[in-house]
Amino acid sequence: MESDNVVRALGALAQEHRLALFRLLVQAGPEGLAAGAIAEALGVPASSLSFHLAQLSNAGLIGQRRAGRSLIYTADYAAMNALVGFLTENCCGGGAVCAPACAVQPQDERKSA
Amino acid sequence: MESDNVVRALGALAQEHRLALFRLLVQAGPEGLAAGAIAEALGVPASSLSFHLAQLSNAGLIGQRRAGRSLIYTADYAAMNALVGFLTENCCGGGAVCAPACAVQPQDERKSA
DNA sequence: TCCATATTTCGACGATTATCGAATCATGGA
DNA sequence: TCCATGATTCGATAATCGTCGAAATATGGA
Repeated sequence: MESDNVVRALGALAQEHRLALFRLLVQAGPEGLAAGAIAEALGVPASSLSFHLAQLSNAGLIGQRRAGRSLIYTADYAAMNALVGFLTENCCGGGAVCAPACAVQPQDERKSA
Repeated sequence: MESDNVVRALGALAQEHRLALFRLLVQAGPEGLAAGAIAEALGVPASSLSFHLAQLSNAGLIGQRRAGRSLIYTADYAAMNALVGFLTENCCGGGAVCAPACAVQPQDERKSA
């Protein structure tokens, strides 16, 4: 992920409603959520939500698929991880000084350890 | 880290110069860099840099200490990790479906494996 | 074909942000 | 004390962003 994309991704997440929206999708998993369901969950008018969805989509953080009349949105986990990786990259110039603080723990045992 | 702080932190990083600045400090390690050195490295006027430093500081992402006439800035690694943790929290609702994608690898062997 | 539902696009508004020169403040040395 | 240096604050300006109602666009069913 390049710097320019990272700025766009961070900008997309740097907004109350969009951050809540993205986390909602992250926690919803690969099945995703319909736009209408999101709007209701967040208490945001449909047109406002659509604007925010477009921002996140434009930043490459979420994907979209159609199911009947509904549009289902899903978090893009690869993009999320690339973003995180970019931030922590070359932490401390490779020195060991702050290594423990730099290391990010994997989530539980989920990775079928 | 609470949602409100996260939005501020993301907003602070969602800007070309500030993202470059933060990464510069992350890579510089605990010793940090003086404001002047940063301004030169980024090619940004002192007053503009000062504005950006204030944004990052206000977001809790960097710290400051004085050394003679210079002000030395350092990345706040704890804040960085809290931010990353917040984004990946409760990934996929705890399900195992996307676990491999959710897990973030620790940096190399630095952690004295 | 016609209608209802799901969602997006348009348009206008106020609010926030980035920029940078000039002025100000703080520190250290002569 | 006086000056030079390092850095921040002030002030004005242009640009971008968030909001939401109304209108437009898709899809599915009768």
